[in-house]
Amino acid sequence: MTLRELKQQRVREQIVEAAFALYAERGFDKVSVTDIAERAQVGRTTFFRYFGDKQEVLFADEQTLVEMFAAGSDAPAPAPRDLAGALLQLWGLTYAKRDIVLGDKKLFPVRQRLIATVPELQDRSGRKMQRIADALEVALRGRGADPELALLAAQIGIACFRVALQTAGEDPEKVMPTMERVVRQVISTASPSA
Amino acid sequence: MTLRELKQQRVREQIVEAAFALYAERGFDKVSVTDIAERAQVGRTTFFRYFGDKQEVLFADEQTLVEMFAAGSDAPAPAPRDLAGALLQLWGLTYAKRDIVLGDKKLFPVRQRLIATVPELQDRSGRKMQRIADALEVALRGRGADPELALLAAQIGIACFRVALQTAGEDPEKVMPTMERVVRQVISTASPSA
DNA sequence: TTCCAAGTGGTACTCAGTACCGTACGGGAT
DNA sequence: ATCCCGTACGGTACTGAGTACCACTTGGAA
Repeated sequence: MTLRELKQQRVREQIVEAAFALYAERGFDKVSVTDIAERAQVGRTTFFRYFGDKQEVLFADEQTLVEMFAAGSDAPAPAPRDLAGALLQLWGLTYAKRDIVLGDKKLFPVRQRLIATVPELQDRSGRKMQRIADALEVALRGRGADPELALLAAQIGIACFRVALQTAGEDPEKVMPTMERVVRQVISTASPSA
Repeated sequence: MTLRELKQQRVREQIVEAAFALYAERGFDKVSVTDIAERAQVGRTTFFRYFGDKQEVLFADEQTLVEMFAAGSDAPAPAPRDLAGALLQLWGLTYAKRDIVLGDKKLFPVRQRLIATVPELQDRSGRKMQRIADALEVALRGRGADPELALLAAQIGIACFRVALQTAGEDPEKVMPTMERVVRQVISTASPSA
């Protein structure tokens, strides 16, 4: 890795760190981009070169997650017809690698608290989910699932993830186990009459 | 209805109409609040008295939808244990009444096109879904569903709705039938192995 | 060392959203 | 019909997000 790239990575981390700290201290809308730039020792302009807006800093891990699912679709499938199994396996593969925020015991609760209190962040979090759903759909299709089913399964996977996040609270360790439990619950209760 | 309320309703409609027209003509971010206010023959300040922000005009029907679900929970439940049935029935009750935008053949496609192209609007649309999910959850619990299951079922209901919207395209007439088809598909395919 | 490309940060601008205030008007009182 | 009060209106002014532009610096290759 060249010196240039190293510097950039450092700047990126400084900004994320500064933003999370300030958001946690004062709340999302009591922090201006200028504040973040100052604490991160960068120009205001530079902030916007690294992150599209004030919110994006919090979701810096989105791209990573999406790529992980994409990579996961190359992994050998255990039971190609079992959608729930494939979904859980993909999730497990991705989750094991950990992403920046989700893997960080400090950052994760801060973000969850912020999302819980700020409507715009709920919106934004939803977009992230949607992008993950898209990646998931592609991954499932890559594993030979029926296209229409893949779309549906991906959306349901996200629905489970939402429930898991809501149930797990602020502990990132609990998310994956809860996710697994919820998926199994879906499978067993979806058709009580059918 | 008093004269005052009549005027307010008229102003509200003027703003919605102006906004949809301008958004359709120029695209969401090429339209300023001032533009909308001018075409609607109101002051800029007044716009913000009726709608919290530029996006909210597009989702003016959110509150109505939520209230419809709330009202629907009072209706007699056909098969209290059949979650899928309850979900479909609630949806049918709500959909039959029609909301402002969803029921309007003109407005619906415009909104769908805008949402498809503008990321922030996707976010916002997601929030609407989430609020509907919340209302749905409450409604399901009101019908005697297990609380944890109600949360899950509501989320899955929304997942189906997303799929239905995506599949139905721009024709509001197709949404409900597609929704029904998708829900049935979930029931029949969720557990191929179980 | 020299030169080019890429990153930086400052200035200046537009526009969203909020606060405040004087004015106008609907609606209930006499 | 008139008066009065509360509410809605619209204008002014402000903060802060996000963008465009530009001059300056610096890493890296020749």
